[in-house]
Amino acid sequence: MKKKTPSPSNALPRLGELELTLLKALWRAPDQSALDLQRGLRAPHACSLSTVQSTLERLHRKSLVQRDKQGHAYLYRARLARGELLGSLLGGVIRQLHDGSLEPILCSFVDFADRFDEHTLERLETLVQQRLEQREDN
Amino acid sequence: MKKKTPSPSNALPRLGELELTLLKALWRAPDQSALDLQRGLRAPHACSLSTVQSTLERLHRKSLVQRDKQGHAYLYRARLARGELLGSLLGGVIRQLHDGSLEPILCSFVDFADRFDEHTLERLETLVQQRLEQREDN
DNA sequence: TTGGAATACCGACCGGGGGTCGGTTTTTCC
DNA sequence: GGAAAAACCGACCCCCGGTCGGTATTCCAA
Repeated sequence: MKKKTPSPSNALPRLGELELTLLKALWRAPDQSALDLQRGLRAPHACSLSTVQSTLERLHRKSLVQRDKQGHAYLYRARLARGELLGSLLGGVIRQLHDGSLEPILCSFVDFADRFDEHTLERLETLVQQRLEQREDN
Repeated sequence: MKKKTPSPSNALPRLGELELTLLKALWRAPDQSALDLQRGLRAPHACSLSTVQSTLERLHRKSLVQRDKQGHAYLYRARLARGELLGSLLGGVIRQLHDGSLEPILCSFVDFADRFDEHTLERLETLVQQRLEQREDN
């Protein structure tokens, strides 16, 4: 019963299953055409070429893939490395729940790392240290 | 032109803006009624009591809030602490893009912390260290 | 040069989810 | 018992991801 534009605002791009699947395929092997990708889809994700194409079109609109025409077909590749996308998604989630202080977020993550397995926390420690040193160099 | 159930499968609960706003309000002060919450909404999120109620209903269906009737009104509170929800959302994102190794995830997070502001990385360092020491004590 | 295959492009539809209410029923409590 | 407060019901909107079929375009090879 209402329109009152609800949400232009903040949007972390929501990714569907097929979108993710295609991105993963492009990380595995860049510069694939729509047809390549469609052929590569297995059992649970199989769908028509058109579907793959429009999904790629959506990804392109969201600037998640780049494409260049090669002959008569587009070749696609991901614009962000897997880790970059991950970082941006994590950032999105964090920003959503952000409360002014980052403290709880850092705690949550340390917690997560500690719980994950025996070595993850040490690994995190190392990475943080490296980054701190690297900072001093500049 | 197609129905072919696409697969509900993996679902990390998607949260809308109002849902988030209400959750945050409940973290700030638990055991509020729908009316309390509606009254607490400020400028950009103001809406009718009905809207608040149905949003709470949705959150309840998703098991994100608990409620008990107190007199004639439900009192709501979040089922998960902020940090827990955060952890679960992070886990969801990570699982989606997970590739076998946690390494890129840790890197992404360190990256995120480093970029966020001048002090966050140091803060993270401190927390990791504390956690490591705390571990030795046990 | 032209025709057929490979592709892109266009528009349609479905289902689900978040948001938004108004109106009606139920509950409470005086 | 009756008024006020709250819950409940159902309707609607819009956006998005997924899904295609049909048509236009492009390209190469005969």
